[in-house]
Amino acid sequence: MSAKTSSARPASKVCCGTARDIPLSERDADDLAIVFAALSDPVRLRLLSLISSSTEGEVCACDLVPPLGKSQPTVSHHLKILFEAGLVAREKRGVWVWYRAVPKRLEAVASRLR
Amino acid sequence: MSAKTSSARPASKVCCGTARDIPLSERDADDLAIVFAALSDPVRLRLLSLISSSTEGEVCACDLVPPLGKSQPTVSHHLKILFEAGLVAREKRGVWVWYRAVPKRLEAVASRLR
DNA sequence: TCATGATATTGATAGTTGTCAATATCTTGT
DNA sequence: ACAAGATATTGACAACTATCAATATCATGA
Repeated sequence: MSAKTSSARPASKVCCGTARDIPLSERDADDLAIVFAALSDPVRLRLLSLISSSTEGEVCACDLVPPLGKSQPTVSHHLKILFEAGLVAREKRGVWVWYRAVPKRLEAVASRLR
Repeated sequence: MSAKTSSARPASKVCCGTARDIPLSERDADDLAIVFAALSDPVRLRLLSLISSSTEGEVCACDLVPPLGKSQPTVSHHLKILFEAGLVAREKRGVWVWYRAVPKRLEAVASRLR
């Protein structure tokens, strides 16, 4: 029960250190997980999509509430999470807050998936 | 309080329909969210990294438990989530189960981030 | 068949998260 | 200063999740 069968040889003691690179530090994993967690909610994905696909490149928060069918506080909460994950930027102009996507951030995340 | 200030004109009634494409259906958002949820845990990211970076292209589950510092049931649970999200494939050979990454799936997810 | 070891499942628990109603904060027009 | 409206915060609650110990399942060698 220690080594090879027909096809291969597992045995913890034998095949340790088969990884090519240092895989992913605990810290890096924690950081990455936060971004993916921000992307792991349907409402936030739709928010991000609405923002990214806007012709003007930015969207007023007031226009993000109606299409989602969620309360204003809920949308505000989700926007905050996207913001803190660096996925969107925001700018307050007068009473309104404008959100825009951060393509660089999205690109960086995508590249981590190979 | 309905329209433009210096910089722009929000007013829900005025600027509706500024989206370029149909943004992201509720169903698509749900599906995508599941994949990102699978990627939103540090342990799973490290698992995926360990599997992806292995020289042989596949890793025995028995070799995935020690480096993570988690119990065997916990690792098994995380592997199941990765599997169900389509991010890894598995093959049972004898007593052992071998895991390999699914690059196509990773690529597909990455492309959704533009 | 039996004992052994690898992996999966179950059950329980603590911590996290999405949601909304209520409320607070902040900005502008009057 | 005040009223109105946009956004954020708070508090509460239900649903979900990560984790482990215990246990079950399954394949192999003796």
